[in-house]
Amino acid sequence: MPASRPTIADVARISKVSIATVSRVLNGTAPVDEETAARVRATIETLSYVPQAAARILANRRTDTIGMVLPEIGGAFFQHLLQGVETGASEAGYDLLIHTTRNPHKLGTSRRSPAEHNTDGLLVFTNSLDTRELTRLYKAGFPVILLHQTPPKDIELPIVTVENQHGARIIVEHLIKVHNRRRIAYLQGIENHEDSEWREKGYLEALKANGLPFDPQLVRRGMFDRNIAKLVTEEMLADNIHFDAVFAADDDSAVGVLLALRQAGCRVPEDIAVVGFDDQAYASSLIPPLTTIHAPTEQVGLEAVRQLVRVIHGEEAESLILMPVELVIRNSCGCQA
Amino acid sequence: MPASRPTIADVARISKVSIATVSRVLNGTAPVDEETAARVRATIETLSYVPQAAARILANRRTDTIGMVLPEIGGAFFQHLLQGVETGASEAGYDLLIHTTRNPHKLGTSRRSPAEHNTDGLLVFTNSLDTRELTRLYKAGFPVILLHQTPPKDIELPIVTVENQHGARIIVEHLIKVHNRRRIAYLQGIENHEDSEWREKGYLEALKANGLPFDPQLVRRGMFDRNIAKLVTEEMLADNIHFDAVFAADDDSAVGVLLALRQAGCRVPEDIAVVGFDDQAYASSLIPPLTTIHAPTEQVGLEAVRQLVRVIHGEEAESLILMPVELVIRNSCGCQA
DNA sequence: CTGAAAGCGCTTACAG
DNA sequence: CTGAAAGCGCTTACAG
Repeated sequence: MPASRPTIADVARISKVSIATVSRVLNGTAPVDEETAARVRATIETLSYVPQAAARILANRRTDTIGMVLPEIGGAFFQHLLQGVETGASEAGYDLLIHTTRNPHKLGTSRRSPAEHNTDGLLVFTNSLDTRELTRLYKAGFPVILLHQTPPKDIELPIVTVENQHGARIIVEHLIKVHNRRRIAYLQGIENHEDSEWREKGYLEALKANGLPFDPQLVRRGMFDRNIAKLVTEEMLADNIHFDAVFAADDDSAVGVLLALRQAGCRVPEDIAVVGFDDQAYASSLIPPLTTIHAPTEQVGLEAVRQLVRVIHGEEAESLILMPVELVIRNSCGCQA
Repeated sequence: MPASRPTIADVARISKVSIATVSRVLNGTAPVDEETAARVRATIETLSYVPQAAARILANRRTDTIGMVLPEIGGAFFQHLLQGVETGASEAGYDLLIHTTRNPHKLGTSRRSPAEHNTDGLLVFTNSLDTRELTRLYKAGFPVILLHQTPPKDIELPIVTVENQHGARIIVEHLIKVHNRRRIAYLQGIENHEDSEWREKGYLEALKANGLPFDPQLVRRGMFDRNIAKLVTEEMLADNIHFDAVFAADDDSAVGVLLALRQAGCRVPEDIAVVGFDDQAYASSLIPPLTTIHAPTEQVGLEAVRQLVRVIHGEEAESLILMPVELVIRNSCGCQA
């Protein structure tokens, strides 16, 4: 802030009123004589006066901003999530402060906690805050909503996520029941990532429910990454492992699978069916168009903000919100368009 | 903030020192007896005390946060931009406050300007702030860097963007010189979007430099959108307009072109070559892999923050930074991989 | 309808 | 090395 920025005192002096009056016309918190109000407004305009947020916050004891803590910003996933969060925050009249934890502030430079820093509440995405910090926030009674992460033991923080397990189960069952696939590989996501783990549970559940044996050789780590998924698929092919379908933990890794299979001359879906999870924008443009599970990521962000706002207002929040997913059938599973 | 949040006074009282001393151990701004310092640290730990940012800001007259003003958050483009901005902000020890202007705060709820709200400086993306607001900031001497937008007349704000015109020119020239294309269509982006306009200039420049006539029938509006681009391409086909190449204003619209051409049974690149701009992550996975211009969007974000930090520190910033682009040759232009 | 004053929670000369 | 006090720029009872 340049030193010269005008303050409420400047406005008051020039308008020949007290700062209390200026504050009142600014906020409409009390009736002000229309004539003086007009005078005050005029000098606000002249000075281009903008109230300083920090002072307001200090006096009000509210920041009117919501914090979002993420491990990183990259990836289409976060784009959708942020979109929803932004919409929700705007709706409720909050600003959005974004904190990345994988990108730690230069040591010594930041004396700030990633947490209460100037926010009224926090949206915490999986893998961005450690249990210690979460515990501290919980004990302090600070409003927090968890995204795609179940709370650590004894910490009762509300969570919003998607139906990972259910989605995985129905898409794998589609492969089994409709397309009669029996050797279905699962490409896991990042290690310790809850989404990946729930999806794996759904996969196992589908196998079991349909009397298919579980073959550990068919489970590999695709890391939610197109290139790694491609490599891993090439490996499976090279190892001569027999499989007739692949359930990739997300669409990005499904793309890698598609690429590897095409390069190896396998036909999709005739030889090997491929399905993903997320329903990214490009899923319908792939060759063949990708059958996948639509995850309402933007809605997750939106709903999370709404829950957070409830908590901030001292209302009760849902302890668990599972956003519904949907099977999106295209061609990579073997169905006709 | 819950009412019970501990303050520096609590820490001081319990540690039996003055608040000045607490502040000193917090910030290391003055030597403190090791024993008392340890005592203070212990009670900070016990209370889970976190200094309140607003008070600090007010006393320091610095917010240590950078604001980013965007029209919206959606799209892969913003994802990369934000990624760079986040990295840059972290590097420099700043927090990131994000403001979307297309999503206006509920009327009456927000009394805040999208501008100086608690930031030390602003990154303003094209089409997010009107000239009036920009002028006000400029006159107030508030640190602002423009992204992908030339400043309004008489407003000398630094700008960072990419070599739009140059990139467009070289990719169109590649089509002309290497692949001997003569009827090259241009799919514009959004109306009044500077990127689209500069790219159009580069396109025209390439035609002219190579003695190709300009045919207005070959210029259509693809809106940076896959679906709209698809429709527009179908229209051109239906209108029986002859063209042997398409330069789409971005990769998203190039995907739409690819889709429309495939559906119509045109071979790419044999019958019609297609190229894009941006080099999104998926560009290499398209069929055929897309020849495009690599735009260093993440670097734009990073560089913009660096410039902004210079301005905040009272140093001189570059008035114009054009980040270099690169022609990425894949197969959709007609080259062999 | 309006003003004087206390208070929000920090930092930082100024003394000692 | 440490503390009392002023000040950062607002809001809001409290009086009038």
